[in-house]
Amino acid sequence: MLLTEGLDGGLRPSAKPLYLQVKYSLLKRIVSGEWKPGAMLPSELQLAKEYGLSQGTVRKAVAGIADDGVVTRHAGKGTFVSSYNSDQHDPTRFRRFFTQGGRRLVGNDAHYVSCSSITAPDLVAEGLNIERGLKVTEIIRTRFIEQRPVLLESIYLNSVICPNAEQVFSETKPAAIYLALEQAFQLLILSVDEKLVSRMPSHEERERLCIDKGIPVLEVQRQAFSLDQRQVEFRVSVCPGNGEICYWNHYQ
Amino acid sequence: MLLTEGLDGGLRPSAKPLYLQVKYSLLKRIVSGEWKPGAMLPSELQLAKEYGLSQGTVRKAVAGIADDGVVTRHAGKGTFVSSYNSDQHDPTRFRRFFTQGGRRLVGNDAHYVSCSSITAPDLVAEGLNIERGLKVTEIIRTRFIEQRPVLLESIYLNSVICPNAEQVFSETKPAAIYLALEQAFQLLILSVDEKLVSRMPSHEERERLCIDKGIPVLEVQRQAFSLDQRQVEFRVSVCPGNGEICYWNHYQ
DNA sequence: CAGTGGTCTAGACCACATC
DNA sequence: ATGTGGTCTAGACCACTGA
Repeated sequence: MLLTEGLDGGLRPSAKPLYLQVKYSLLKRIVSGEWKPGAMLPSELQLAKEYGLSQGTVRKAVAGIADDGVVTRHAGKGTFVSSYNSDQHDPTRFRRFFTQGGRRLVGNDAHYVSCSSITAPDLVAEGLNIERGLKVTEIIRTRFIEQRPVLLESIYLNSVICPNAEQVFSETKPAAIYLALEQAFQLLILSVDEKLVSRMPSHEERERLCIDKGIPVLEVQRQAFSLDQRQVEFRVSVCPGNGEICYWNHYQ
Repeated sequence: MLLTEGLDGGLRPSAKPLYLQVKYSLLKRIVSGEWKPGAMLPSELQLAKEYGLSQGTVRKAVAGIADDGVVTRHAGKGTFVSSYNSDQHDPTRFRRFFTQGGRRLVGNDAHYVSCSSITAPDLVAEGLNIERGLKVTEIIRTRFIEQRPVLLESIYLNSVICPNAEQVFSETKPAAIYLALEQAFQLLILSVDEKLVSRMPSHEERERLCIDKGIPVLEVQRQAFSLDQRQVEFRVSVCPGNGEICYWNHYQ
């Protein structure tokens, strides 16, 4: 099947570059579920034949979605849709909390405090970019370092995108939320937006995190975006400001 | 002048790819000062001739340093070494503090509190990765939003890399530190490493930032790296945790 | 106008993974 | 042995820039 006709190519002088059109075409096909997370894409030669283009042009398109983290490539093996359930997935990709000194990651195990369907409070509705008063799934968890609670997570999921998520999560209580979202709802989280503030903890937060009065907390508000750019998750993470844990960031 | 002989190419079977060798060769030449910030590199064809390679291979090398932010390219014009003093430089590149609501950037103007040469405290020596007891330049500044102080910056510069920086900065009191580092010391800052914690402010910080007792602060410790990966700057930024200002982060 | 980077092709060869 | 992605070449054409 030649797909070149669907592309905006050739005749018109200043159309978008072919490799970009192919890139977005491939993205669409992945979003549509044609290739699910973990599945192998056709080879460059096959895709080139399919689109009626040269291998080099298709290569540039695939390299683009690889840069975006949508697929990963392996010489000799092939090109695969990214998955949280694969060998080369980096579990620290969206985890920025480390110990101050040795930079040890906050433990992977999580204790589920609660898991229910609630009416979105204003902050959550804003964070998920939905109407006020809509239902959302709320998951509250704590995470530990050597049995000490160091992180309190409040996770909110858009119930339109993740129907009955409270059931899924309360039954399986998965440690990795994004892997669960991928497996239960075919949602691939690819980017996040975070906002950090310092504030005093509430009484409940002090209790859950076992922190003394007068100690502040670091709050991280995260919006997580899926492959198709939908706002799937809003998460508030709170960690004690006693110097044990901190948030690391590197960028250019 | 053919530079191919200097490359690890051709005969040995599993040498590094040529385009990577060219990339690092170009990086070296930029670090050495052969092309200063703002200067134009030779065209692809010239470089290809110089290295005795095809245009495509050199293109890939230049694209690599462009991805790293070392150079910027413009069709029809040429390839230029990145500079904080250029049209297309994004002044928000290393500035993550914005207002909570409208996401307005913290003002560009800064009030210089002090500027002197001091013996590095332990935290600073660690942050600059130098021996304890060495001299460093300390710059203390405050930044404002509508005349209200919202950010207290303590900036430390490695005196070996930036000799007599305290003079340079106390005389010109530049708003943009990295532009000044580029112009005074030919240092191009390309990446930073940051560590964020929540804590209570000191008495002095409370005064400088006009914050009430009981309000915590967000502290950002930054290590800044130059083109040649040297640790040039260590910076501690402190902002009040009253919800006015927060730290934004986006990543994949 | 000439020179720049950006796109696209067609083909060769390589290293690696799998059977 | 076959198929995969990765490198490299040589050349064509394009759009944009600035003299």
